[in-house]
Amino acid sequence: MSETFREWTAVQKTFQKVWGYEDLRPSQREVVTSLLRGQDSLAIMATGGGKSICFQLPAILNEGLTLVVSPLLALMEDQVRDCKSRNLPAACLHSNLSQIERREVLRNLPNTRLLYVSPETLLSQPVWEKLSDRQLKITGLMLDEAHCLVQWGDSFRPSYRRLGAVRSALMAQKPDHHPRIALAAFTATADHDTTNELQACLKLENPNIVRTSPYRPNLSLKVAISWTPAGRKSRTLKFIRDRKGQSGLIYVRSRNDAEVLATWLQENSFKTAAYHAGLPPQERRHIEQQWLTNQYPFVICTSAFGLGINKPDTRKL
DNA sequence: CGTACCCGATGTGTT
Repeated sequence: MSETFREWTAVQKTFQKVWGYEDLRPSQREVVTSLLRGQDSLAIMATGGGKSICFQLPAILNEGLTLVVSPLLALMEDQVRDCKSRNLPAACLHSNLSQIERREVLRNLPNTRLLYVSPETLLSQPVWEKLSDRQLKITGLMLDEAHCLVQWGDSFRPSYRRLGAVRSALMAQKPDHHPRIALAAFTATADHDTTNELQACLKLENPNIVRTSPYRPNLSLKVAISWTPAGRKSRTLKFIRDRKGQSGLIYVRSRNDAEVLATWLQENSFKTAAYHAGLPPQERRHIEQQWLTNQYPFVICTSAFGLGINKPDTRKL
C-alpha cells in the first residue's frame, strides 16, 4: 500500500506541475492508474470532464510512444497545440502536413510521447511501417471520441472497424520483451449497446470501465412536433424571436432542409445562414466565426456543426 | 440522410 502511495505522489506531482490543478478527479484518477499499470480502459465522461488528461498524463509518465486516434484534423491540431503549450512532446500526422513536416514528425518519433493520427493515416502503408519498427516502443493506443467507431465504422469511415486489429498486429512486430500495449477508449456519449460494441470491436481485454454522470444541469431538452413545412417555419421564427439576445444552433436532418429554412428566415429579415458539409471550407469557417461572435445568433445546420467546434462559450447577450 | 479522411488527377499562378 505504501508503495502504491509513493508512486501516486509522483504522479500527482507531475499532474500539478503540468496542468496546475491540485487534484485529479476520482474518475480521472481511475483511468490514469489503469493505464499506468497497463490495463485497458473504457471511459465515458461528460464533455468538459477532462478526458484528455486521462491519457496524456500516463503517456508522459510511461516510456515510449502513445498513439491517439482522433476523428478530425481540427481536434488533433487543437490538442497538439495544447500539449505543446505545456511542453509535452506531442505531434500529429495527417494529410494537411507538407512532405517536409511529415518526414520530420516520423524522424522524431523516438522523442515523441503523444502521436495524434486519424485512423486512415495510422493504417496507411508508410506510417504503419514506421510504427511497426522493432526499435520503436509503443505503450498505448487511445481512441478519442470513440463513439465515432460505432457511428461511422460500417461504411462511412471503414478504417475505424479495423482498429481492433491494431494492437495485436503491432505487438506481433515487436520483440517478445516489449510490454503489452494498453488500449483505451474515450467518449462523452455511449449507451450500453454502444459500449458493448466498442468493447467487442476494439477487443478490449478486461477493461476498467469508468462512467461519470451525463447529467448537465445547464441543458434542457424539449420536443416539439410540427406537422407541416409551413408550421415548422413559423414555429422556428417564433422560437428565435422569443429568444432575443440569446444564441443557439437549430439542427435539421438534411442539407436541403437547412437551405430552405435558412432562406425563409432570411426573407423574414433574420440574419442567419445554412451550415452543412456541402459548403466550401472557407464559408464554413466564416459561418462558425459569425456564430461564435453572435453576428448570427442562430444557425440552421446539419450534424456537421458541432464536430470539432471546440467549447463554443456563447454567452447570453 | 448526413457525418471526414486521404490521395491522385487536373488546373492556376509563381519563380
